[in-house]
This record gives sequence, structure tokens and C-alpha cells, in this order.
Amino acid sequence: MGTTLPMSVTPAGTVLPARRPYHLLRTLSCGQAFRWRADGTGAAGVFAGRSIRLEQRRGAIAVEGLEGDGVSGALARYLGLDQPLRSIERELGHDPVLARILPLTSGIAILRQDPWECLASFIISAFNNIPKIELTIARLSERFGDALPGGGRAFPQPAALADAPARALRACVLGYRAPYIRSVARLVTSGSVDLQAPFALTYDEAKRMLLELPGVGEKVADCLLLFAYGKAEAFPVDVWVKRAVERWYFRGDAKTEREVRTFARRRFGSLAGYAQQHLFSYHRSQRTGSPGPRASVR
DNA sequence: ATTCAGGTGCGAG
DNA sequence: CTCGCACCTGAA
Repeated sequence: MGTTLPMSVTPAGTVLPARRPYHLLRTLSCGQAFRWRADGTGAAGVFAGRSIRLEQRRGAIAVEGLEGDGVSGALARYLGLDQPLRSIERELGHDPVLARILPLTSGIAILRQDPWECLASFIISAFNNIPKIELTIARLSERFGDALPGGGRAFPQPAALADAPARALRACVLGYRAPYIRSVARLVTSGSVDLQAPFALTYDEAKRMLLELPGVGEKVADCLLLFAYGKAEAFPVDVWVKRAVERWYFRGDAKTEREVRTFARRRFGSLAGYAQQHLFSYHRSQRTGSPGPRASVR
């Protein structure tokens, strides 16, 4: 899917075309990535070693901070601007539950994140809560990430974490996940694990490989397959999605994690990942009250 | 104080 | 192979 979308560069910055129903803030704030800071109209974060800010305005994404870097195409791909959301949501809308939810969650694309950052981030997410996940990743970046030209820090390179003293990792509130992070960092740094490999593998093959990594179980593996490797048939089952599926598809009857995953992949097929995002986003917004899927989650 | 939070790795049956 | 449980840590 190496798309080359048309784009334009103006003195004000770069502008990427975004087709309806693409929704930038919903995409960046539904738990796929943990470093974007929404600020009402847009979001600030790091991409390709630059601190940038994004803002959606009628059919386009305005980008500040990326002038002349020649990575606009890569950014468009990262943001999922090339994904046919209209037809995807039309298809998902055949499901009565999703048909009811979609008006509130429409426009969520699947990000194409860097595999390493995604791996480390979702290991950290295990048995954790979002504010603390964000805190941990922010501290790791501040302490171990490369300084960026426009201020801010990159997500830490594997090598930076591979050699990190246990004490320094503890200061980032990693808790019991610290050894997992250091282990995967060493595996990647040493070359014994190739994080590019899953791109060329099938969903099942790639999942089998990822499950070998310390700290990576079914849920984290599916997050990686979906958010980094573009395997849209992945359906990560976390506590929120499990509850949502039990409630809306099984009248509240308890199901095992495996049953939920099997059910979803069967029902939604190659679009299971999108279905998961809508279910997760909607259910979580209900539980946590406002601001809802449309706005930022601080 | 007790419970919960976007699970995973264990050992036991 | 399924099931039950401990687990860093901070906020409610």
C-alpha cells in the first residue's frame, strides 16, 4: 500500500488531503498511540524525529513542523489517510450494533506505527491504566530519548533501553514490566529479533513470532499486528472490548477472552480491527463519561 | 483501607 | 491446555 497521495507545501506548512469521514482527533485519541497531546483543535506529537502539530480543517490535515523533510507521504501513511474508511464503515454498518455506534465513532483510522515504539508501549500497557501508561512513556522518552530539533524527545531507541540501569527504569514507573522492556530491547539490539519480519508474514505466522517475546501475550500481540503491521484482521481483546462484546452480542453472558476473539474474527473478518476500535472507543467513552470518542482523552 | 487499571507468566490440575 | 493467582504502582 505504498501510496503517494497528492500534497502541497505552502509557507504555512504542509497540507495532507483527508477524505471523509476521516477524523484526526478520534484516530489519535482512541488508545492506539500514547504520545499525542490533543489541544482542542489539533494534536501535538513526534513523527520522524520532529516535533510536529496536526490540525484537521475541512478535508485536509495541516502539518506544522515538518517543512522540507520529505516525509509527508510517510506521515499520511502513519495517519492512515490512505485507508478507505467510507467503504469500511459502510461494510461494518451491516452489523446492527456497529450501525448504532458508528455515528459517534466514525472516522477512526488504524495508525501504522513504528514496530519498536508500538511493542514497548503495549508491553507497558499491560495491567496498567492510561494515565500511568502515558506517564511512563513520557518519562522514558525524557530520560532515554534523543533530543529533537524543535524541542521534545524522541521515543527511546532499543539500544538506549537495553543498557539502562534498573534504577533508572524504575524511576519511570515501569514496575514489574521493566525486565520485559529491557529484554525485548536487548533482543532487538542484538539482532536476534527482526521487527521488520512480521510485515512479510501472515497474521498467524507473525502472531506466533511475536508471542515468543517476553511480556507479549495474545492481547499485546494483536495490538502490534493491528497498530504497527497493518494486519486489520487482528482483534485485540482487552477488558473494555470483552465487556462490550459480552454485553452487546451475548446479552451480558460471560465469555472467555478466546471466545470473544474467535467470535469477532469470524463476524468481522478482515475488518475486525476496525470493529474493535469502534467498540472500544464507544464503550470506553460510555464508561468514563465525557469527553467521549470525539474529543481528546487527557 | 481496598479496589481497579487496555495482561502476562507461572504452576497446578 | 485450561484455570487461578501474583504482580509494580498510583489514583479513586
